[in-house]
Amino acid sequence: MGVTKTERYKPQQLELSSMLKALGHPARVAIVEYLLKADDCICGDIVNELPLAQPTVSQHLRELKTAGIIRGNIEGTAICYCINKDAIDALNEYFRVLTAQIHKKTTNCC
Amino acid sequence: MGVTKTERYKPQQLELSSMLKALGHPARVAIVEYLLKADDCICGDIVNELPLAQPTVSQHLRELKTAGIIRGNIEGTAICYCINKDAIDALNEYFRVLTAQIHKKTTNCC
DNA sequence: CTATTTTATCGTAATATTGCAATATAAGAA
DNA sequence: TTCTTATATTGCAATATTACGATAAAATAG
Repeated sequence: MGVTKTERYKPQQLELSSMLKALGHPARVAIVEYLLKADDCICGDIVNELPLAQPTVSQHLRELKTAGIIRGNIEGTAICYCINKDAIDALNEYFRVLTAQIHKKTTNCC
Repeated sequence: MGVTKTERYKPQQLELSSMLKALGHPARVAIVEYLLKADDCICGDIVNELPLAQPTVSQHLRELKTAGIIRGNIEGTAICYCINKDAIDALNEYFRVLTAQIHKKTTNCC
């Protein structure tokens, strides 16, 4: 069906998987990594950095934005995109706790 | 087209996005969280824990396994699934570094 | 051997994603 | 105003994902 029954899961799981899904494409990982490395965040040249056509990049940017991973500010003619610190912090915290809990476990058969 | 041109990205970005994509579905987040909380990892009852039919769960498990997020060991009639510590460690490390780098940045317009 | 149990695979329908050409929109420059 | 530049939206084709019923496969129990 291609349709996820969202009402079957915890809000926390839906929120998390939505952010991870947004990062689940190499182009979108590349966008985040480029935004990180760019000095200022006037980012009119994201398109030139990626091996994709402009509409495709625009679409990926929208997905990252919808998931809350990045933010966009209008700066005259261009648009300034940058990473949403809070979202990355939340992901970092999730994996930090997950890792800690895994390492606490004694029974691990695999 | 629905087809990602993988040769256009860095191996690191492909590897990472593949793992994140695997976790980009609430059912698969739920599976990982259940594996974490289960005492031993003889996990024949994952199906009962999820609001999905058995073939669907089996499919999700395979995707997690293919991405390296979980491992599966045959235990007689049942199969023992558990989290692949190394994969979660790698994700944790990625977000740890990403977070650190973001907080180091002074120029953040959004 | 024949159940039974557990998990995987097949087949299929519904929907989502990816990518791009064409076009639209928005804002400043001339 | 018209031109240019930057980004978004539309429309579409190719492919992928999600979900499940039916069935297969693999191991043990009787």
